[in-house]
Parts: sequence; structure tokens; C-alpha cells
Amino acid sequence: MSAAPQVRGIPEASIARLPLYLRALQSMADRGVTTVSSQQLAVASGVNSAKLRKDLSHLGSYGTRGVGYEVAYLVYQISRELGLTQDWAVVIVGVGNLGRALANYGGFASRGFRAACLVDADSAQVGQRVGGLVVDHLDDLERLIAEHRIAIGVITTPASAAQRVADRLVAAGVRSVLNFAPTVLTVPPDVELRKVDLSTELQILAFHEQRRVTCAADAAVSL
Amino acid sequence: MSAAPQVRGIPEASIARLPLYLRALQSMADRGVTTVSSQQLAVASGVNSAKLRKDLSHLGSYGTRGVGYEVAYLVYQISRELGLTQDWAVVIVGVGNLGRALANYGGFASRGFRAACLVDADSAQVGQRVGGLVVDHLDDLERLIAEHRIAIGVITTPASAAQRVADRLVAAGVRSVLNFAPTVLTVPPDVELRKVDLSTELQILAFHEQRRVTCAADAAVSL
DNA sequence: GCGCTTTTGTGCACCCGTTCACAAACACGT
DNA sequence: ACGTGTTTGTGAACGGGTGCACAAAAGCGC
Repeated sequence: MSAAPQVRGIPEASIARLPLYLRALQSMADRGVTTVSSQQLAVASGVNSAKLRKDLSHLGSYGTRGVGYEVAYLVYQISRELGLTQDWAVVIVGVGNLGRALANYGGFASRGFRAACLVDADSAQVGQRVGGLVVDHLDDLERLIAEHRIAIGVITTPASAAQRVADRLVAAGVRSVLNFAPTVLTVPPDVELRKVDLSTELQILAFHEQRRVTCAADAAVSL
Repeated sequence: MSAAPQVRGIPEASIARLPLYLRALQSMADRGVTTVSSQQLAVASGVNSAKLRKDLSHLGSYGTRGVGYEVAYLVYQISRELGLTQDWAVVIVGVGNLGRALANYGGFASRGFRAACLVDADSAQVGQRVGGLVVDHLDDLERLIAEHRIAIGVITTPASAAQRVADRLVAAGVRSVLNFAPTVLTVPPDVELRKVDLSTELQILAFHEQRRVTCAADAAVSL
């Protein structure tokens, strides 16, 4: 196991950017590009080139000075680092509009993820076909997680149900949760929880938008 | 204009947490809570209490020492700071699964946002009713933005179309963009761009999940 | 009016992440 | 074989954010 230099030392911020680099690299590979410099890849990823080099250096010295990086090799190394060389089975809990959108989302399968189960608490939804899958009932969550070896849980329920669902996912052994419900979830420290929050993003935009008009008004007054 | 203490000095990280506090506060208000301490609100928001106090102090001294904060007043102040006392008109570009989900999402209207327009490049979609709105054609984007006084653009198109859409939004005067397409967008520096990226979030989870099994394997070897 | 308790607001030290700038390393032409 | 030009990898300075710990302030009971 000497292949891993310092596996545990990669900063979280670098990890969050690796998917970005990977996407840019795959796009380049599709266009037949075989070699790329840190400068080019940085522009394509929208980051600083020094930052990019430092990020890549965390997974090893895979570049050649005076030349750059070999695209295919870098794709492989990043994929391996992110654990995308295997398929991860995902359960989507909550078959509302968003759950349906995710189930139909093509980006899953192409990137190492597979929507293995869809569950909902509403019996009227159970049995429906959504994105090539049949909706199961929430009651069977634990059984489905065990049978399909689910590693990742995605919560697209209303906020009121999200914490209960999270608790059940964790109790059933899921240790990676992606939450779309607009609420704060509490999970044990060994569970990785990430959240995607639409209205928060919009509110941040609204702040900047309002600050703009406020500043404009202030400037008008001071003229 | 002496009401604004230091409008321009609020750190971005604090802004990003204000929506979180606001949600917790509104939930408390609904339950009839009138006063809250920084400790309580911090727990409800999942943050450190000192951080919360520092965040709130950026908008003024709205607390009472020995007592805490008045919920209703804090809701008002945060809403005002975030610019949620007015309604923001939003255009959703791209009526795929995700665009539909957003158009039907109830969380918009309740939080100061209004999906004013839906547009799509596909003529087959135009004229359909989605979430109480009729889909317009992408060709009319500029006219719709002007007529509806659109301030915020949401991009839910395929990645290949996203940059062109962003360019048109910006050219039509939109300066706040929320991008769901899995691609890096380039906009002028005075445009506020935020992104929500599903597959990136999943890939970050996959990294931690894989690291877990790697560590477990390493531990097994060293035993 | 006064001391006691509670809670805010904040100075300070620490840590993580970013960016600059440069030496080491490699390819390539001659 | 050797100099030249290019690009990586990284040391070091910098900046922003976080959390501790405490003084200042407000309410409350007596």
C-alpha cells in the first residue's frame, strides 16, 4: 500500500474542486486533447492556476515540468481519488417534483452513481414508474438499503419529514447524506452530511441585488 | 440615511448564514416564541453561538443583554438586510425536469421570490402550463426580462446551452444568476453568479465514503 | 438603590485557504 | 552535449473566518 502518499492530508477545499477539474478534463478528452497545462485547465475550471497546481500536488506529482499534465492519466487519478472507479448505489427519499427530477437526471449514471431505489411515504406514489424505477414505500427503507447495498441517501422530502428520514438512513448504516430539504439536520459526527438549499442561494443573490440598489441610492444622495 | 451602520462591511460568510437564521426564527415565530437567546438560535441553526452573535452584530445591536433577541424584530431586520421585504421576479430558463421542479416549488413565493417567467428553446414546450405559468419561447427572453422587471435568472438548461443563456441574461440587464447546469460559466465581474451542482456534491460524498473503506482496509492491514 | 445573574458584543489568538513568486526539473533544438 | 525556454511544485506571506474568553450591560429581586 505504498501507492498512497498522504491519503489523509487532502484539504476539504481541494476535494470540493476535484469534480470541477474532472469535468473540464473529460470535456478536453472528448475533444481529443491529450496534454494540458495548469494554466489552461485553470481557465477551463475558473480557478487560479497556482491553486490548481497545489490541489493536484496533493494527489501526487503527476505533471511533467515544461510540458503539463497528461489528460487521460489525470482523469484516471482524480476519478480514483474521488472513488468514482466504482458505482455507488443511491436511494432517493421523497418522490416529489425534485425527487422526480433527480431520478430522471442523466448525470448520475455517467459519473459513477446509480439511483438504485426511490421511496415515498405516500402510498399513492408507490408502484409508479419514475425514471425506469418503481417507487417503493418508505416502510421498506431499511430492507432496500441492505439489499441494494446503498451507500448514499438523498433526501427530497418536505422539511417536516427530513430529520426522521435522516435518522432512519443513519440507523440503517448510510453514512453519506445529501439533503435538499430546507431544514437543519442533525446526524452523528461520523456521518458526512451535505446540503443543497435553493431558497438560501436565492436569498444570497437577493442580498447582493438589494445592496446594489442601496449603494446606487447612497451614491445619488451624496452627489 | 443614518439607519445603515456599516452596510458594506458584512462578510460574505455571514451573509450566507443569515437565511439559515431567518428560517429558524420564522419557525420559532410560528410556534409562538417571542424571545430567543443566541445559544438557542445557534443550536436551531447548527452553528456556534459566538459566530451567530458576531453575525448578528454586523447588522446592528439588536439584542438585549441578559435577555436575548426579540424574534419578530430579528426576523424583520434580517429580512430587510437580505432584501426580502420586496418581491423579486425570477425567470427560469430551461423547462426540463429540474426547471419544472423549481417552477412548482412552493418555497419561492413564501420567501419573497416569484417565478415570473418560464422559457425554453424547445417549441414543443412553449404554451404548456407548468406551475400556474405558461412557458414562453427563449427567443422572447429579452422582452420578458424588460416587461416583468426580472432581477434574477435561474439556468436549468443542459450544460451546452448554459453559457449562451447566461450571456443573454447579462446582456438583458440581469445581474444575479443561479446556475444549475453542470458547467463553469463566465460572467462580468459586476454580475453575481452562484451555482448549485448536484454531481459535484455527490462526488464529494463519494470521496469521503471511499476514504472510509480505504482507512478501514489500512487499519486491517496494520493490525 | 444595589448586588446578583444572565446574556450580549467583541478583542484576540489561531487556523485554514489563497496567492505570489521562484527555484528545480524537464523537453527540445542546435 | 549543452544552453534555452517553458512549466511544475512549493516555500512564504497574507487575509479572512472561527471560537474562546471576558468585560460591559441589562433585568430582577429585595
